[in-house]
Amino acid sequence: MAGSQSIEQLSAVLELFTEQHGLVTVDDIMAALGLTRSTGYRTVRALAETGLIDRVSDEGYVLGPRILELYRQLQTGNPLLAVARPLMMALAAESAKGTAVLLCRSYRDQVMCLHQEMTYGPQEPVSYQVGKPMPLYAGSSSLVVLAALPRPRLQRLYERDAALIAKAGLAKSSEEFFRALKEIRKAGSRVSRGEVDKGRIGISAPFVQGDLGIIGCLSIVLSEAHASDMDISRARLQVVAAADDITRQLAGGERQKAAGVAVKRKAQK
Amino acid sequence: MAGSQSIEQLSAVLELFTEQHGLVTVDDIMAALGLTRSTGYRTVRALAETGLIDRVSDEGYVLGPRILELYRQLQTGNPLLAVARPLMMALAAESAKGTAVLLCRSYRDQVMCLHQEMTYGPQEPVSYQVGKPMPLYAGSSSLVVLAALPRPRLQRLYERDAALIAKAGLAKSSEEFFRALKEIRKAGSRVSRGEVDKGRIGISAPFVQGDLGIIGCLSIVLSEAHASDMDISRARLQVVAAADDITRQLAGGERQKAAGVAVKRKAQK
DNA sequence: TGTTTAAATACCAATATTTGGTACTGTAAC
DNA sequence: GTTACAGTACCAAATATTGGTATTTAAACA
Repeated sequence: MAGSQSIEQLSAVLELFTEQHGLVTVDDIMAALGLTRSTGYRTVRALAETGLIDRVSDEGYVLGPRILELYRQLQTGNPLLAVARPLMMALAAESAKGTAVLLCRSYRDQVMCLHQEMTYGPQEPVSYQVGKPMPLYAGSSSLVVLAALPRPRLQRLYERDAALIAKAGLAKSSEEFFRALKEIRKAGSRVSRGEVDKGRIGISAPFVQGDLGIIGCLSIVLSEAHASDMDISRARLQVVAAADDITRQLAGGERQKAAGVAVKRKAQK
Repeated sequence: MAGSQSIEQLSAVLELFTEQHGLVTVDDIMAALGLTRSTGYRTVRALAETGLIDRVSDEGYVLGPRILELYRQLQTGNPLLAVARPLMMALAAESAKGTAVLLCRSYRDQVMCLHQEMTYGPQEPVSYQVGKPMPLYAGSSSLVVLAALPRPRLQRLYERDAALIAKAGLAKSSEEFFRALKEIRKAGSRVSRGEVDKGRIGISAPFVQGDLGIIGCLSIVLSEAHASDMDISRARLQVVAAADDITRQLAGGERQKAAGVAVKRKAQK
């Protein structure tokens, strides 16, 4: 049961809920998926019973409380977060006011922030918000993740996004692109100033999750106004150490696998 | 497409991910839903493609990044949150350090916190965490929500949960139960001390969402050590005013409905 | 390096679920 | 009271899902 087609359909319903358009009517759903009345209502009712969507008066449906419940289960049950959170809290505790610590990962040719730890006190905004997919080609977080992706995937990305990549000021040719990424890879970390948010400095280092192609990074985001060069290089050391720690712990957590061999399977396709 | 049965199945898969057991194997899923190998793998693959679940090395699957994306869309698109958040921020801004402001609602015979605003500074813990279903029979938030539920539903709840209700010290008989709730309803707010978290005082007031049976509440949670009686009565006034404001704004937001008639349809079933 | 074991996928006819037309109900507007 | 409309019930026809088995792939082993 629950064949792949119905799951796709369900996913299509959930996709109708966007940031701008949070309220979806049954008619919207029927129209978008090409369903008849009966089927439309039935689908919506079934979804509402699971709590994934939620009826709001006569106007339509919004995403439901079950989403929050799942969110919480992800927060508590996800091994990456379990490993990363204490490290992030430690980093935040050692950092100056107005600093943000971010955990991001690759997600569908984009980068998504999974978790943030903020130091006390007022914060300048950070565009990388939890759950918001961000472009791959700007910002220290995106770039270290990008640089860590396997070559064939980068190839495809460049072919598709050459224009975007040029526009982001990252590279004007395929050669330049690969060279730039190679340098980031070699450096093992990346600092960018005001690339995404004016007045912010991002400092990021990558990690790998398990034998699979899940690539992520840890970032420290400083306020440009208050950060000295020494602060930046200190943050860089910290973030690299913490990211390596994540890689190690995630690999170590995989049961018996005592040997440090790792990474055999091909990453993504 | 996406018939109700497949949606149930999908929901059943998501239910396997719990706080304690965040990592689920394909075998777990096949066993839990009684699927054969082929179907099990297919289902899992389809779900992974939507991003709802996410493969973590060889060990199995965890809830995936799509959950975070949906979480964010709920945060930005949900009209209740849109209305409540500014009010909550205002309340938090006016409150003493260590205060938490909570938005909760009824959810499947439980109460779930949808959002929190904390004042700056260290916080004693609050059990009502976002996305965590809480029992209906203790704590000011739960009780004001409970008291606002329609009578027939209360009847069924009492029949089912008489033992729980007695154990929570709420009522030893059906009469006492309804009388206690009636008083809460009449008071329009509720204060409870250390009922859920030691050292915390909860102050809650209910609101209704639209013509439907969605009942929620706004709560201010103070630290028992620092709150004077005056602080408490001030908070009570604030929380009642803000909750009423939510009710009003949610009703007003429903287009033309200029008349203040409202609430015709029966609440839940 | 070659062999064994296990995990995961491809395939396709049988099956069970989904589907959509119409008819029906209750509620709100007129 | 009547009309319009959102939402549901029903059931035979159509379709997607299912589950054996065979096959592929990759890791573990010797």
